[in-house]
Amino acid sequence: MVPVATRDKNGASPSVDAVSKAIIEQLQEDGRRPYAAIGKAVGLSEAAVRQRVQKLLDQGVMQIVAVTDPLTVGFRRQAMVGVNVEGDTDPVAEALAELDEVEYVVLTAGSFDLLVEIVCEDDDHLLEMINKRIRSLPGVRSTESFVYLKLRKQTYTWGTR
Amino acid sequence: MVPVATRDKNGASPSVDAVSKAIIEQLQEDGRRPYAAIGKAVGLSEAAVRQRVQKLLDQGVMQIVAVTDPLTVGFRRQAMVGVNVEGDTDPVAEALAELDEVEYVVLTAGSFDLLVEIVCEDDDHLLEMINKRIRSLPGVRSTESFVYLKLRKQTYTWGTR
DNA sequence: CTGATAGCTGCGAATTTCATCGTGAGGGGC
DNA sequence: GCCCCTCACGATGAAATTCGCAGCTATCAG
Repeated sequence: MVPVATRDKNGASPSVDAVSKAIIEQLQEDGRRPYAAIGKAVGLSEAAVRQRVQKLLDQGVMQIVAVTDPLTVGFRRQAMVGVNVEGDTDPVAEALAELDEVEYVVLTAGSFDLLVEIVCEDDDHLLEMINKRIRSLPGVRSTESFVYLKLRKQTYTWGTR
Repeated sequence: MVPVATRDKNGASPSVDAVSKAIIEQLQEDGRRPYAAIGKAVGLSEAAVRQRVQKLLDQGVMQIVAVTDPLTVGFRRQAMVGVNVEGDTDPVAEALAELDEVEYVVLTAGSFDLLVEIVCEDDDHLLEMINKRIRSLPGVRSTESFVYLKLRKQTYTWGTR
């Protein structure tokens, strides 16, 4: 579950120096690349790379995972839902984050308070999510749905530029 | 770059059977899990797992990558941009997908034609992207931005339920 | 029946990972 | 200056994993 890195108390991000960024870039290209190959690329020994990677994982700065196009694994309907909330947005975000079908929750500035991405098996499932799980949450004032028609790009390679 | 699985001509997804889904679930928990451990979990030999994983990667069904919270690696501004298009949406989506700062492009049904997620270093960078790179694209009729305030959930574990 | 194909297992060799130890560069404290 | 402590790194050998390949079986078409 997880996600989202832990911050230290000043609100500053954990220190990620240039070398660690270079390591992250390597792993953004291929999450299974051997430590020795990464070391050669960034100028560190295998052991040093391994220790840094472990620390980045422990700190929650980075995760190494498989990602798929949901459509290919049987989820035929995806949608982004814009949500407007009455009062504090945090508890609503919290409640939404607990739903399995919800993959992504972000608090935003703009004409929606929250953006929520949901992944469903079919139209019935999607409809149920929106009506029964989202719109009926206390504090939710209104929602607007954007059903995905086609995914055109999906990358995880920030920093590789 | 890449992304998004290839489909066969009937529009059907490449076959991903239950065993491959189980393999994907294992790798969604830990992208570096050894093949032997995955094999034990799904009931296959190490070599068979390895062959299947390679095929899933080759087919583009799955990628194994490092993902980070952009904030921890120096990108302080993220936003979702809803775009409305004049005429065909495909060429606009294509043009947007080519921008480095654009991480996510999806064609949607609803009051936006496209949703685009962008990752920027700071406010100036964000402003430049929206005005100079997105709104000035031929075919873009209007945009609406949702600047991210806080990321609450981000998972990659579809199928693990 | 024959040949072709796809997917699996088993196995030995090559490579990678891992735990551990020794070293050297800071950073106080006195 | 000097000592001590910490931290990150490199080195090394043992253990674990990955890799390539050969062989087996089931399925399908002719």
